[in-house]
Amino acid sequence: MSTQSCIIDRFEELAVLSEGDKRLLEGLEKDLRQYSAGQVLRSIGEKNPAFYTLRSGWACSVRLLPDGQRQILEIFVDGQIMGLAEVGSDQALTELVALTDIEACPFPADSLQQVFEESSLLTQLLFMSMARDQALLMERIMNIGRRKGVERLAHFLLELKIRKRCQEDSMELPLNQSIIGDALGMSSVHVSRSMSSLRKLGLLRTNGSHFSIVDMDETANFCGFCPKYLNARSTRH
Amino acid sequence: MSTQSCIIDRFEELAVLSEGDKRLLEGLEKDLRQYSAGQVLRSIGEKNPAFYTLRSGWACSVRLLPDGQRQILEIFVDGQIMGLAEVGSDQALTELVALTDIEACPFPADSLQQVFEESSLLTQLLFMSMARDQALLMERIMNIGRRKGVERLAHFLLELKIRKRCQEDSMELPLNQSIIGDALGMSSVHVSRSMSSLRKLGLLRTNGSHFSIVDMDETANFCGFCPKYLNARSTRH
DNA sequence: CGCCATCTTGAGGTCTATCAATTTCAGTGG
DNA sequence: CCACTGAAATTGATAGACCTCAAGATGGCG
Repeated sequence: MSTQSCIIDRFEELAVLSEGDKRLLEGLEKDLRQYSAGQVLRSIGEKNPAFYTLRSGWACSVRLLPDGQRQILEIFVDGQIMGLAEVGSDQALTELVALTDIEACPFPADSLQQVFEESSLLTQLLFMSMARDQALLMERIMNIGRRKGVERLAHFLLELKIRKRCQEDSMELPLNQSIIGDALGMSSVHVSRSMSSLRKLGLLRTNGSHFSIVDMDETANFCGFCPKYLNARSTRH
Repeated sequence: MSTQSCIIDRFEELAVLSEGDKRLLEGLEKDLRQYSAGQVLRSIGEKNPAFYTLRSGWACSVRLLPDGQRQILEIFVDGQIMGLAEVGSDQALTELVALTDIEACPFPADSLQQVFEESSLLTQLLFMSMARDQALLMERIMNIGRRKGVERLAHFLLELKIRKRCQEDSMELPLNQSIIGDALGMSSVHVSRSMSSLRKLGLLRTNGSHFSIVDMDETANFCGFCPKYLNARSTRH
């Protein structure tokens, strides 16, 4: 059975928490809130930005360009910490948006300071969380900078499947092609075409908002996917 | 006058360090080493990776694709901490390479643990350093994902000029066009063409390995550059 | 049934990669 | 002083990847 707190669950996979550590985390993470799809949790420029844990649903961090284009920087799934990197800065650089209805829990910015002072173990775990976020960003740079559309998309889907720890064949993807395009630096039209390419190649099957990857190894090979950067505890739970 | 330690210099711009903090840092950062251009400081897969401070010269973190293409993930200039995010993980995900002759100082991985335990101020500063790295990565994703070659290049040059705190008109750029291409996700040929486009537009002047941006504001406007993410202490020292 | 968002498909154009040839330029040695 | 060398930069031509616009198809939902 899981606790009330998704961050404790997540951290307990990585280390043994003392009762004091758990109390500290629980004290911080008690303000659970509901946000509906499309809602903005935190705007660009917000002063003294908080960070959030995401207990259920999907969210993302976004930036807008002057000409109206969007770039999605991170996709968040349940169990992740959102906006941790921006806590230290005086204002938020990205917008946090709910992509589905979500449950999330805001942490006031200065609670981080408290953790630093009271628990070096939790500090280390937060560091690791941030390091993983950074590894995801780097992998995305690889993806956008050096792979073509079809490969990019395949890589994206594989990453999400592993990050969601999805064991079943079929997985729900509650993101429309326009959002996928904004995440991968391509147009929604090209996402559509890349989808059908993958289908024609026999690597992908789709059904409404569900997809399944026919052969994980073959697809990983096709797009150069290597899960090491995800630091996954293992694919088979 | 500056101290022996570039990391102390850097941190002292952000906060007032106690004598204990300084001693702690000095104790860690005493193993200054020389590396020559092209040398690999740390390879992919290296176990229990260290991190480094860069006192002089240019370096980068790189990844190679199976087909031989390269993607440069980060460009480092003097004063930066390199590889901080990978300290927690069991193996290094990127290669650290000297782009010029450099002076750098390796920190053993477990020294981080010591900092966490002994100084919450230093912990916070390390967090901020990592957060800034992350902001750079996000801006690069914007750049690669949503801007075209000419704009990407202009943005890249502006960023470097500010990160180097260059006050003069002309700045040295010890990176060839092939490396710039690997950083921006484009071919070296296209870098060359983008360079001449910028020259023809009257935004850029080049002279050997030196460049100068004719009108910073106009160029910033041209490529959508906004220095906020650099968290610069100010452009005019 | 109609409405709306999303997805698909086609056509034409722009951006960028690749290949190859040429030029530039800083060394280097005669 | 000049020729030679090799790395880097430039330039042209061609092909491929991707975008944009626009029209149609699909599918959930009141």
